[in-house]
Amino acid sequence: MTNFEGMGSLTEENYIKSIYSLSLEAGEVTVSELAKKLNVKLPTVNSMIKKLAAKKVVSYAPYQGIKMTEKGKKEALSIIRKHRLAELFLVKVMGLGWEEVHDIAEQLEHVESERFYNRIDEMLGKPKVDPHGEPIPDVNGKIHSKNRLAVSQMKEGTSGKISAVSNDEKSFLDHLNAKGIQIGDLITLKKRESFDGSVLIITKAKKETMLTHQVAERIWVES
Amino acid sequence: MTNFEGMGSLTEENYIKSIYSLSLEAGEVTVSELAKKLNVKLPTVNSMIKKLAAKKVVSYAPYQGIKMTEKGKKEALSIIRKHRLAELFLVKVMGLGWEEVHDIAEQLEHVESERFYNRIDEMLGKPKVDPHGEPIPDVNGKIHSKNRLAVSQMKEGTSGKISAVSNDEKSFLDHLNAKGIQIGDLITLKKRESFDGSVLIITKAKKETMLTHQVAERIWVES
DNA sequence: TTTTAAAGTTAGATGAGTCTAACATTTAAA
DNA sequence: TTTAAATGTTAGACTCATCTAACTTTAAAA
Repeated sequence: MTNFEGMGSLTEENYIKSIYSLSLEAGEVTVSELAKKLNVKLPTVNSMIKKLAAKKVVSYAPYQGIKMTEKGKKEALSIIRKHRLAELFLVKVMGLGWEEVHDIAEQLEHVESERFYNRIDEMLGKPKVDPHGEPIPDVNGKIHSKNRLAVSQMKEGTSGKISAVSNDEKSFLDHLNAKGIQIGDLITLKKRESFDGSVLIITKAKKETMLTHQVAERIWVES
Repeated sequence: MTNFEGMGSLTEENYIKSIYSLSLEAGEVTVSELAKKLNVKLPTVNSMIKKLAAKKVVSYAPYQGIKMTEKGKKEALSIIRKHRLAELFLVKVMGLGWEEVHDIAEQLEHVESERFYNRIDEMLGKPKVDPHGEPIPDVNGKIHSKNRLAVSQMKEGTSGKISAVSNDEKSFLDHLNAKGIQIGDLITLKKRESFDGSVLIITKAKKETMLTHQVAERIWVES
């Protein structure tokens, strides 16, 4: 089965998505970061990067980092749009839980059909955020993102409404479900432990819960 | 009926689906029929058949035809179930036309998620037929199919209610749409031309329309 | 029944995406 | 500032799904 013009293979799409998300953290992406994220070896990434560079999706020079081009960003945002629309659709229309939609969306994001995604977009009322509070790029790849602050960065004694979590894997969301944490909840930061960065928060249900740094930096409040 | 363990690649799934549908016509499938259907050359089919035979999905001996095993049939029915559920979902829930769902379903049928398909099945009320009137296999691969008669086989002067069309490609369905033919319509066969097998029918809208043999043998009435 | 056409098979090549082993460069430590 | 560790690259091999070219078997025609 052939792929459409312009768009790459499934594998290429996965590289593009990963490069994009890593580049949000650091700007430049290294070959080893990418290899780790995609669960392949360094030479595999190396050869694929050359191919993507030839296609002008990334810019790259040996031993220098990998940088996305505008073309690459557009493709990445198109895939992310599809992924997030799919997740919201699975939750809102199909009644699945926010913790179980990631793996399905990971497959649906590769479906090639304007019609399919436009209908989803319409049915959901051209939504701005996915079930995890992450912004959904519009058809032109534009993201309307709000200012936000990681729980790990909140000042002691302050409160905030949870607006997003930046990880949609089941294990992470099961963890949040177990602690009764959801998008929209008002939480208060009671204490931060300086030696390990863990935080003690007071949840909506007035319960105290400890979050490790890795968890707290992936939960965001409006700011 | 599992999707995960022994399930093959996307390519294998497409072979299995094609072998199954060809075998419904003839029982035994030839290498060249399959090559034509999948749009690949003979040696490509030859080598893939060996692989599928090794996996006990088909039985095969050189120069003899290809025959599906029970295991192969089960896999085929699982894929067909997903394809038809997807088509009905796209029409009923997402409001797409019956002529535009095939290509999307062709992609969705490869989604691996029991959860996804069970929800679709539930939302649709465990449906028995897809938008083209074709039966949807249940989770165990069982098909509840009604007796039916091809329009090409109807006796002159008899009437029947259209129960299915056995081709879901856009070009074919656009053709039927243009003639105003839909599932559930009552039609009457006025005349059959013996030299080319074409038929003249009277549609629901009381209009006379000519159908070629190729079209008439793909439209079915209840019997 | 012999010959020819059609269908099927084998052998070997290709491109995509992956790997391991060996080598090169950059960065961090001693 | 030299050396060791980490990171990146090249070369060559493997699997999957495909191809073309050449050969074999079966079926159809003369």
